Amino acid sequence: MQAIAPISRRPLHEEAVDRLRDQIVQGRLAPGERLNERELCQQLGISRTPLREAIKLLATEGLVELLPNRGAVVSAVEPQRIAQTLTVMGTLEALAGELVCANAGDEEIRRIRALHGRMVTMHARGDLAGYFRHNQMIHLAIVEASGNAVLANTYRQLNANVKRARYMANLSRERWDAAVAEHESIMQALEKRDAAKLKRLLADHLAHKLAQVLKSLGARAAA
Amino acid sequence: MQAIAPISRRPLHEEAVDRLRDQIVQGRLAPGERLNERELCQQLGISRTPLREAIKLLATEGLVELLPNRGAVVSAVEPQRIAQTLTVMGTLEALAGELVCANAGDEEIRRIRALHGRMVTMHARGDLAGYFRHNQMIHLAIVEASGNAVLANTYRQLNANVKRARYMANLSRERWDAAVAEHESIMQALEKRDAAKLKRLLADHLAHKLAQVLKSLGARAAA
DNA sequence: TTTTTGCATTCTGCATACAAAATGCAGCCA
DNA sequence: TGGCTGCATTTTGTATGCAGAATGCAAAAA
Repeated sequence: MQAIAPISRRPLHEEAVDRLRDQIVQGRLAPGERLNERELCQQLGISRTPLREAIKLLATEGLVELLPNRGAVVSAVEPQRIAQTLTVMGTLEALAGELVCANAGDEEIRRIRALHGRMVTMHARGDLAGYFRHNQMIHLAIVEASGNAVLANTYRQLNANVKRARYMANLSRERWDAAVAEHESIMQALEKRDAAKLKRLLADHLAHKLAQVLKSLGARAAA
Repeated sequence: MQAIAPISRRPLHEEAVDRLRDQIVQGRLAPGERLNERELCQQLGISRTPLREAIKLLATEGLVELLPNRGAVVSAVEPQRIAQTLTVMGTLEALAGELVCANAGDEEIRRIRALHGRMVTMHARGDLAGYFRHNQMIHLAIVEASGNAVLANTYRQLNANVKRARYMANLSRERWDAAVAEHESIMQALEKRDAAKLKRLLADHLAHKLAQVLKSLGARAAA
């Protein structure tokens, strides 16, 4: 018997989470804006029950804040929080780097190299949006190649918050060039499976990203 | 005018999350067990709406698994997942250790020392439950003293999953003694604010914990 | 004119009702 | 006897209804 793809319908609350998250990350739902249930229900074409479930999930991701008896608002992008998040992500990526060197197959590393190549093309073209997209994919690919699913999940969750800041922060040409150069070093360490070097490079890369975002958001913050 | 404490009622779904989480962590809701909505509604004395919101949140914590159209089951305690989680927690605690040395006030460190003292007492008494409780408090206090709220949150979330395994895994006398000794070293490095040493000690401590839990659960796992 | 107070409206929080999917069992057929 | 099929029951997924809290406005009081 031939295996055929099973029919699958996603639960509405999942769909709603994804849609709302995109809206928030892209800034179409701005920080501080209230989430009016009636309105969103109409826009998404669903009822309040799955919508409310979705909002609760976004609250755990930190994208919205729940005000008792007053609904939910899109959470503010606080530079300090972004800084703290990037600090954690830096540590996680450094760990991922070590694990990748130890566990990842050559095939996976080749896939990452291919992504890197495309990202470099975007950079050469001056395609910022395409660059961001591939940059994201590379970092996600690294944490996924670590073979540690918990690590990958945790990273993804933290990432949603930071993405918003990336949308808001503007990238200087110098920083952009430097970031691409850093990525090239990262790729080389990855292909040599030089765990110690890779770990350091990834931690530094995230630290630079942190500095850039904070500078662009015009604020200093600890941790 | 004198400020008085505001009247506050917790939302039902929050209460439900806490209650269910406790039940799962303590094993009263066993891995693999189905969460029957009708039943749980009766037990908690609430309706399905807040209960379902709670279940969705527990799913993001990884304590339950959602089966489309078939409800939710308490997720299995897979040694590999525990291993992966402890690996991440080890890295996070190491980071926390560094930050604590840099940022924490003397008062906070004294508080942790006090907790440590009580934990040693529990150990001397052979009070395993009390030991676990204080052990938990110490580790949480360290990540909280880091001043990085995102780090603390992430750590807490991962912790819920591991707590279950700790309940199931039994601790040998030797490992128990060793763990207390490690804690003493940790305290000393903390009080000296020796970041590098503290970082290493915490990472090692979690690695040992990992080895112990895995051994006790009778399994090997990577990452 | 400014502040306060009461009321109408709107919104959220929770409960319940309805629809669709899954489960279990009995009967039927091989 | 063994397995499949169809129906009744149970359970989940979604929508809707109801009560209470918050908000805004207007009228009254200072």
